[in-house]
Amino acid sequence: MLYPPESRIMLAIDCCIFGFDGENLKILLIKRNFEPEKGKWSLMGGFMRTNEDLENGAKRILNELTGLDNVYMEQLFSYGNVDRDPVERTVSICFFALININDHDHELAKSKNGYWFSMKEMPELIFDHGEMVGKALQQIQYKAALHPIGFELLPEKFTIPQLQKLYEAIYDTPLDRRNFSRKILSTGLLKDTGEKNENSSTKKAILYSLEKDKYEKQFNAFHYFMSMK
Amino acid sequence: MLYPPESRIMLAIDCCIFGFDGENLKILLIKRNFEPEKGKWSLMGGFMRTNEDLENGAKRILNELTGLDNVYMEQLFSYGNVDRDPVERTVSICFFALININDHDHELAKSKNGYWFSMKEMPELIFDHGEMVGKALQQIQYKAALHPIGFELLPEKFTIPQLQKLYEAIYDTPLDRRNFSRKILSTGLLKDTGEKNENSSTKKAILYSLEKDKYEKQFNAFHYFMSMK
DNA sequence: ATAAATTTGTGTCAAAATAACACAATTAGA
DNA sequence: TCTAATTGTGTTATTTTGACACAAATTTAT
Repeated sequence: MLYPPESRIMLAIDCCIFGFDGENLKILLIKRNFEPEKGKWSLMGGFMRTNEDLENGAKRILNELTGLDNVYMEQLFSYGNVDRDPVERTVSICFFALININDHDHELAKSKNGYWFSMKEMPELIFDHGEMVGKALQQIQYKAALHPIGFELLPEKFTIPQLQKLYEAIYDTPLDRRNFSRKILSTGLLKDTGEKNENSSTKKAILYSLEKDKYEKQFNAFHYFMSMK
Repeated sequence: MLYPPESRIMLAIDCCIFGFDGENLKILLIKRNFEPEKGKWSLMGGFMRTNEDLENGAKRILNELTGLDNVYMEQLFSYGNVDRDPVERTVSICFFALININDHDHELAKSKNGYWFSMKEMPELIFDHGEMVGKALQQIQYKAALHPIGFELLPEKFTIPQLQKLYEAIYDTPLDRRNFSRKILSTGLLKDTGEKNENSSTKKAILYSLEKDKYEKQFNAFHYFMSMK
């Protein structure tokens, strides 16, 4: 038994891939060398296969561009306006991923025409991909205020000033060093590694790592990393 | 030009419809008199049509069961595990709706086998519909803590004690009357209508309505209706 | 008619969190 | 060794929260 055939349609997956270079929040876009909209900028995407779950499809597409596995990903929203794709009716399920920008396969990304853009220098994107990025950023702002997802964008070991710059980039707002430090440390999620940041030009900052146990246990607790005023 | 045909699949829309009866948060479910899973409980759903946007499909399906238009709806999440539907691979886009429980077409709902359940007495649901309801409730808890969506579940004019009972139902926790009142009034969203609640048994409570202007302007601001501890 | 019980509205106060701010320590380089 | 930049930590006033008490309104029981 099958359902009647009339409503079968194309299903795509698109992926907002975010990284952080120490100063700016960045997004990985591709310059399309294929139709439709060849030559324009878009998110990495692809069609969903009939034999894979949604998350697996998203992971596959992320891996095709970055070579990465085991990355923080979240399903964001589905886009299905009748005329969003000029070729034919296509519904796209959008995911976002947070990766350590130094950790992916640069050659692979380059071979697929992938380039990183600061959020503020993002070019115009095809279809409704611009809308997707906007919603993804909003979702990250929501989530990062309450849950420790920012760490996904940093190396294993990081300093508090690095973390602060990340939060300032996410919210596009300056934060008070002292209050930020107090707040982050009060979560109890950071472990002093005993090491210091060697490539700092002046005073070397303490390198912290995540307390994995607490991180996983407390992930769904609220943390108030930002005051959300 | 069309895309290659291999990945066209069935697209469904399912709808978590929430209401509030003054004491409990409730959900509208249907007892299926059609296959598959005839005789079991499920969310209201249907297949997406090729000529409608996702939101319109969701509105259509909500309207089929309740007769309502202009209702607060949000797209929640898409479900697409390969084997979630035993008939054939189907991806379902889940929406949730918040309605005034007294305001819908009871006859219509009854004719479709629709029944209201308290969240705590909810029967087992088909497929992954139970998961959908769980996620919808979580999303409402998140959103209602920061944005004024609770009002969507109440009549035009409502009292603060009514609103408090709603929040207590959403979070399944008792709240302090005095602190709740202070917090809600401090948002500036409530307008004293000058009327009082006639069907109260003892002291009559002030009936408030929403300040429409402020409501719309401030909707995307954070309000902290709950402290989220 | 009066008292008792229930519900509503508002006020107080101590504790906690936040925002604004200052100073000392470390390091590279002049 | 002096300067400039950056990091770590402490202080204080203000705001917000959480816990709690009392007075007013209204129905029901006596």
